[in-house]
Amino acid sequence: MSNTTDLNDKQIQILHVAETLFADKGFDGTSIRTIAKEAKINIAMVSYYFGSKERLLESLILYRTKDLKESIGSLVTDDSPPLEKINKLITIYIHQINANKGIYRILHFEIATKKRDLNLKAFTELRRGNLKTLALIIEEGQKAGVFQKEIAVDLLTPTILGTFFHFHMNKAYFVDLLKLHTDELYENYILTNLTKHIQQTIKALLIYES
Amino acid sequence: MSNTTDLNDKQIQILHVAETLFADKGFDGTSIRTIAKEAKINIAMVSYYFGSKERLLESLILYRTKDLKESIGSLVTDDSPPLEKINKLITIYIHQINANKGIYRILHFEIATKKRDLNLKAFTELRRGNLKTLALIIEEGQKAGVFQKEIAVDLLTPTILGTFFHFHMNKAYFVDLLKLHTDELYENYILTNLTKHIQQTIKALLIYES
DNA sequence: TTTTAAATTAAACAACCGTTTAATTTAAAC
DNA sequence: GTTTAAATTAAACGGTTGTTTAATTTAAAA
Repeated sequence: MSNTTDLNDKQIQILHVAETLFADKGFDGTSIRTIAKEAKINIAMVSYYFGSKERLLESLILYRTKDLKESIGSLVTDDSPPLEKINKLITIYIHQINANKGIYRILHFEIATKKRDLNLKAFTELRRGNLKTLALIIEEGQKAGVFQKEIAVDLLTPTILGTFFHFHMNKAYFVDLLKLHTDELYENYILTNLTKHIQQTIKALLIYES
Repeated sequence: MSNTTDLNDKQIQILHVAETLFADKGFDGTSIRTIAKEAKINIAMVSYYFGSKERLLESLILYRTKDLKESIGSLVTDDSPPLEKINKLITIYIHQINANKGIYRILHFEIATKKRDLNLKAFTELRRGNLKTLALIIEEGQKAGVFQKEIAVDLLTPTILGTFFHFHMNKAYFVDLLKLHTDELYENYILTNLTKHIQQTIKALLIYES
């Protein structure tokens, strides 16, 4: 019946199964019975441990977003030049989302749907924090004369994350288009080509005189 | 029972209601009974006209994507300079998606989900066609010496559409962040600021020497 | 070892799901 | 006006949904 952080092994096992299923079939497309079967537990255990299906989702989001806090913020104390910081930030973003594909796919849909209004305060705060870090780096680069003066900081994240998400959400299409027919090829493309493309895009945007 | 294009007024009315509901609550989150109630018809009419709920979705996608074909292709015969063509292409993209928010939201999710494998051949062909048009424009710009030599054409669309979709899918977050508290302000921001940002991003990427 | 609490189970609950039925109404064709 | 087809309806179908129950097993505390 835990509602915060005290999750036992069995609860975590359920969360992992639920994560995969929610990511693949959506929340409404996944039944408690399917989760139970996959996790090899009795269907009553979900209600017993989490209270309800929707509370299970909330627990999952909380469980997964807790780990995401750090990483980006650490760039503030980093002492590399601004552009390098930006490249690091992009790399961190991609690695982070790539390593947490499931929950990000779930969040991506849950944020867009009007059906449930989940408490995503923690996630929103994470985003706000990351945005502040980004703004600081941009400002630093501008003061150093490396970056352009007029930059829409609020729209950099949509370009960074949007490019990646669009690629990620349309996996089947790009796998076919770019002939990435194994998981390894696909993963590799993301960590090299796609990452470089996003870094180059942001770099061009930041230092190009228009 | 129509399966191609012969839709009567009542069928179209049903499709419009279904589009809004599917976009808001997802396909699995919307019941035939809800559609029927909203459209003020008997629940049996959906099966009567479309055969099944899934076929209703297919009809909706077909009905909506039919109109999308033209627009982009017309740029091939356009005689403005390459960069202007790119800007036009971006404007067309944004207007098109913005005017068809519902179906794009549905497609965005349906493409990502593993639950149903709908026949999205028509949509894939549309994308392939648009990509070819884009490649032609880039090539033209390169030959004219306006664009850089090394450009990952396949990744331009993820940046253009990804930026817009990310903004669009996270509406609540950006409405709050950018204080766009009326629909008019929001729409206006998309058609001016966001459009300009995407155009500037692509421009920088295309002509910036790295 | 006995007591007490936690974990697990099968079964049942009512509500809802997509779909089909058979009867009735409406409109078109003759 | 009669015939015929299309549209519409209420009701029922079997199946699935999330959740709760009460009984049983397992494990921890005494």
